[in-house]
Amino acid sequence: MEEISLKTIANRLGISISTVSRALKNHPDIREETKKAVVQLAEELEYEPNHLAFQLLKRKSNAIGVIVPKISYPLYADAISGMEAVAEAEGYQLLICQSNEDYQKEIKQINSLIASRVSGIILSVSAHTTQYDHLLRIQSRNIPFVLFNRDCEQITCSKVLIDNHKAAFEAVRHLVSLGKQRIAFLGGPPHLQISQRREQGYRDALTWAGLVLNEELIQQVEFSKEVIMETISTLLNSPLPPDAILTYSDQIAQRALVMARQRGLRIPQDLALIGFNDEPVDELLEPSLSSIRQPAYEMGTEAARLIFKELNSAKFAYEKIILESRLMPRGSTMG
Amino acid sequence: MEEISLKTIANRLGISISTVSRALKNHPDIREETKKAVVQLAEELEYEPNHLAFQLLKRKSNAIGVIVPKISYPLYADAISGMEAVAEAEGYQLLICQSNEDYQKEIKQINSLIASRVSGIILSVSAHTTQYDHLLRIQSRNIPFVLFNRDCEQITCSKVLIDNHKAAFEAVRHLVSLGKQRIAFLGGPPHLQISQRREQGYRDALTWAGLVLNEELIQQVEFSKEVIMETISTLLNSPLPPDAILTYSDQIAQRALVMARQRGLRIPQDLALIGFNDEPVDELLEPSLSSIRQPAYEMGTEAARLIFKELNSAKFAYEKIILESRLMPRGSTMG
DNA sequence: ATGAAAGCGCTAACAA
DNA sequence: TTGTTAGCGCTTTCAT
Repeated sequence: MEEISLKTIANRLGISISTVSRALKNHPDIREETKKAVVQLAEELEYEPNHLAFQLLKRKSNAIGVIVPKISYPLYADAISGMEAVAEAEGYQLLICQSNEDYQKEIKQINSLIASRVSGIILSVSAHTTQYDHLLRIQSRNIPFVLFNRDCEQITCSKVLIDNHKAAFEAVRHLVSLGKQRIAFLGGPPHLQISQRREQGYRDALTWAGLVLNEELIQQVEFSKEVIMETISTLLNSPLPPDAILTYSDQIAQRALVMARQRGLRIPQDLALIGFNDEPVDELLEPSLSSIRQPAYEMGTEAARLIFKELNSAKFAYEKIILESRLMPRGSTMG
Repeated sequence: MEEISLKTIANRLGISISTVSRALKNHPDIREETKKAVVQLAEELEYEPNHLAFQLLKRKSNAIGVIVPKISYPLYADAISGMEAVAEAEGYQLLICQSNEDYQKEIKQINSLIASRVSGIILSVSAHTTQYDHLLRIQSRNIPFVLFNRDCEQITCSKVLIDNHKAAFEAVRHLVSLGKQRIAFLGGPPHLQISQRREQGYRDALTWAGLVLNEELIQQVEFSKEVIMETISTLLNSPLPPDAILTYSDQIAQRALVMARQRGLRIPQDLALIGFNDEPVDELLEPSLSSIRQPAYEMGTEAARLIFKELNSAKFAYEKIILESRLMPRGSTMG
């Protein structure tokens, strides 16, 4: 029950290992006859080339490391599918890791990926990442590195993002066009720059619309169901509650929708809602949830493409790709 | 900007590679003085042992291959988190693949995992897997192999499952206890044995309850939104529509709930609904969706545990672990 | 206490 | 057209 290697085939056929190697790669120098024999025996023995040996020889693994906060978020699941498509075409595998929004885990995973000699790393920072030494370490080792979705402005590298400021701005403009005056913003984890960008877009849009900025209507929440519900509760209970809410994520908006419904608020007349990410369930809710769609799959393909571009070119300039997002208006804004 | 290897350190210190290797592993034979010098230089140069070389030597990678239909299904995302926890504790990495319900892709991924010399493979078959040669190939190579969630009865190996027959049976019993008489079953892809088991549980429960089995009320659907909607439509349009539906998955039940609501049916009075998987969004729907909860995370930990058990014991007997599922009654059955 | 050498499976430059 | 050899980075006998 031993492993089948080139040696096995060579011995069985009474030829040299290199001839077998060449035959299997369809090298032009090899006689057709020999080729046939080798290929046939290889199939018979179910020979599978040993990637490990090849990788050792080439001093790199054929794997791209991917670190995302959670693979179950539809955005990341879709992005990973996109990366997979590109990686597969290049003969690469994905080493997928979840940081679970944990900074320490993110560091450990990066170290592990470096030790595994991955050919590149694609990352969305965790909600609790505020220091970036571990990211610099990737770069100091000359490992191609791409940030996507969640940016770190302090890090200079290739990036695949959407224009979060613009997306939030346009969401607010939509709410304003519906006559909303007291528009709240429920932001994500405060350290996340993506959340800050969205908040700034929201602020600038209010100013643009000539509405007052009310700091009580601006809140940040971590990814805990309890915190989210409590914050929404406070907001809806306030003496002058909002007539619309833009949220950092669908997760928050969905919960707000349910809580507003339970309080007997009419959506969107009493309270309009817009989320981020356009998750599939948005259209199943009652009413359906308006949301900002991001090209998640394409983010994945672009990120992977940048890795390979960096991998294959001697001198490489960082690229920043900004993809288009789009507001999907549904029942929660269009009565 | 070259890679630091044992050789680099050995040359710099004027000693042999094997001495460096031993010093770094704290071998008792090595003089303290030498050890100190080696360790210090290694740290200074940020030496990282090359896993690839080690793995080649040991003829196996420290990775467990995982193949699931889709990582975005909450069940699989949770299971993967469970596997990750166990793998990390053992110093292993997960190589996560999605078959996307594609039989050919499943085959390719298995071949690729074998070529990568993974230490074990954990798998849930795709919806279109009807032949199992590729699974047998894993076993013929003596690679520890665990099936989870979606079983293949033809394959003898370690398994982590729930009792799908029982789960469906109890769901129907719940519907019967509510006075439902025309209970439909919307099964998953027909080839999936997990779907067949659930259907059998449904059938047996009807018989047990003394209700007539109406074949028109039993349908199978693939994972396409269009097919699902069409099938539900046909069911609801029939002259004698069902007063309850048990579905293979939440995905189907969620859609049925929305469609029934749009037709003005009262849920659960006119139509009760129960899905499978207890996805987080179930409780956000209006009404909330009753569903069967499976211990997804635990499925993952158990599956990984079985891999390591098989990996670490010379002679190993297959284990079949049946975990408990639980019906979560919500608004779609408990008016 | 340390070194030399073999070998894991593979590729590629060089020989024949 | 095929074989020989060296080497990728590491561990591990076997010498010294």
